[in-house]
Amino acid sequence: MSLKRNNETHANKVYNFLKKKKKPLSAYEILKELASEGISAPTTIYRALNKLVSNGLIHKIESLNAWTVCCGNHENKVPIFEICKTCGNVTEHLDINIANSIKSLSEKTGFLADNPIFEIHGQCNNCI
Amino acid sequence: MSLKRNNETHANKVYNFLKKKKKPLSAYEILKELASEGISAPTTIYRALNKLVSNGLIHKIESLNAWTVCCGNHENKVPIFEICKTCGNVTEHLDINIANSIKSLSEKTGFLADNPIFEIHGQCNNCI
DNA sequence: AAATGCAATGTTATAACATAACAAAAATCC
DNA sequence: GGATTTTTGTTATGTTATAACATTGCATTT
Repeated sequence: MSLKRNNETHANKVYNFLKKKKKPLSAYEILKELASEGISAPTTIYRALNKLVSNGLIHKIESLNAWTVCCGNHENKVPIFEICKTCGNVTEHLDINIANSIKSLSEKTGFLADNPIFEIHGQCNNCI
Repeated sequence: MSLKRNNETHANKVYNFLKKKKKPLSAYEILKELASEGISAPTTIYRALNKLVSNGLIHKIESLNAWTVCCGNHENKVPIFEICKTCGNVTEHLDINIANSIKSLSEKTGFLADNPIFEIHGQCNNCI
């Protein structure tokens, strides 16, 4: 009887869970739901989330204290999240204009950007 | 002997304190320093901060859990914060290009924006 | 095979951030 | 002055995140 660990890392479990849910979730929400998968401490969740963020697979939505799966390959674009105050829907957009605006601001100020956070709270067009 | 309360509201005290410090501070940092001014509970700090944010006098920097004084009149611009990972310096910029990019994204998606959060982590040109 | 190194994970505690709910005091309005 | 509104206080608790130490699992080296 093998005592070998199931091959799926906790980070993978978290990633697959977030992929299935399709919306941003807080660390504790994830923890609550993945307790049944052998993850019992917030530490483990945060480690997994930090790893997934470092690998570019998920984003943290700062103003929601939540994490969500990255929508795709950014290339030269910057992700920007629209967060509806009414229904809670969060949509990630990739916008080249904003990427260019950042670049020109960076050239003006000499700031070497590596981690942008763009979130807009408002109302989506279903709720207006 | 008047028992009348000092006329300065706690919100004003917090605002003047943040103005003097010229850098973002967390609620608890503010609390610690203004304890001597008769502010003894986090509740009071958060109320003051929320009021100052509502009045447009300060901004919350989401990724730092910190608040800082607004740099001026925005008019049609959007504030964007450059946050240096090395020295911790935080600079607010007002950028018309980004405001315009937001507006055109909004027109494309139908999203009614009312509260943008723009923060960029990186290195300032003194630390590169 | 045993030892080593590193990544992943566990455990426990605590730090840091924020809000809820009730009450009281102070200021303002009529 | 009384009513109303705003500000503040108190207490408790909820939410988010990290620190610090330890163990386990796996791959590589000896």
